[in-house]
Amino acid sequence: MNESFGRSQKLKSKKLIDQLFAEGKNIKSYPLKLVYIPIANAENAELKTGVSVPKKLVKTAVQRNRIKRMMREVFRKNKYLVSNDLSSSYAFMFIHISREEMTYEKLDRSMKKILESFREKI
RNA sequence: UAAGCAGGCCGCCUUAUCGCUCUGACAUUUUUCAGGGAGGAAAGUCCGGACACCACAGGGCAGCAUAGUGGGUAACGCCCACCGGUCGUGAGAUCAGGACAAGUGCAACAGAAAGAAUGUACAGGUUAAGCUGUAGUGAAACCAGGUAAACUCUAUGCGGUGCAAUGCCAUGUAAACCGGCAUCUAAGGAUUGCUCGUUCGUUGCCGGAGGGUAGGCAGCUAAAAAUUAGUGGCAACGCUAAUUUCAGAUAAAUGAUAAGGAAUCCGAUCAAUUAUCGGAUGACAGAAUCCGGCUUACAGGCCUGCUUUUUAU
Repeated sequence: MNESFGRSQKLKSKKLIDQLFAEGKNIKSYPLKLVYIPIANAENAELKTGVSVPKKLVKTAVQRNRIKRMMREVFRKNKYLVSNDLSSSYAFMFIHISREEMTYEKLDRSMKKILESFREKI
């Protein structure tokens, strides 16, 4: 099982991100929220994923960095839930919607829930 | 030993598995291997530079900063030494520490009065007069009074914008740029606070080429570099030699999990030091062009020098 999370799988394009926030659909499972959108003309079926922590909720850069790292780690461990039987490309953005830093277990549970419900929708 | 003063340092460690980023090698698609990968403040963005672009024809005014003397430095509002004031028994701490003999302003309480004002009492004195002296209030009463983190003056320095600077490539095309021709003579633009002065000038056509867009590359990390030794200097710091190469991301790389060890605290066992067992804790905080400082935040720990009073040796 491929658990890597390299550059090609990350969400980099600013245009795509703007479009994502403008038109994307939500799935919520506290303390995480997923915004996603299908990518129109992609060659391979793949996921472009980013993580985000609002500055309003978490003040210091150290805490934001740590939360983002944990979110990436949790996604990396669980992405097999959706990536194996993917028909087209999607852009993902995970947003941390809590004021406090969560434990690894909580984030893990929340991530699994989100990915399963995403799988049911498509 | 106690209380205290000054300065410096560290900022948990090791291993395994999975993963991120940069560089190099094989390869040139994937994969694999080797090596590097946050801080003392990376922070606040408060000073000073390097570097880049814009403007350069200069003068005047305004504005801002600094303020004992000497030194250090690329430079500074930083640092060091000395002198002086204030505080402390002391080690030491602290000070915008130039000028009130240019002008203007301000001064609680007391006092007649804090500056064109002369009251009261006594003495002197006169044609006359606060004209002279003393008393009284106050820190200060004509004395070249005090006060400049009061205006001000003096001396010195200061062009502006900042790596989202700037250059190149790609995409791509309208209003902005340059040259030529015709036309117009007034508004306006530039000179990056203002002004004098200087300078450019409107519209149409043709040609060249440029502007905007965080897409990519360069700028981008080898330097006022670090370590060690010697040497000059009271010191800040300089010089010489040897060795080393030590982050370069861009929705933004250093993480996650597990095990073990060290430190501190709490509880239990023990008469007690020690020891054993169990549990908890690890701060402030994340490079974004790069340096030198300043300021602010910081769990816990270590080291060095010195002071004071008493005790012990």
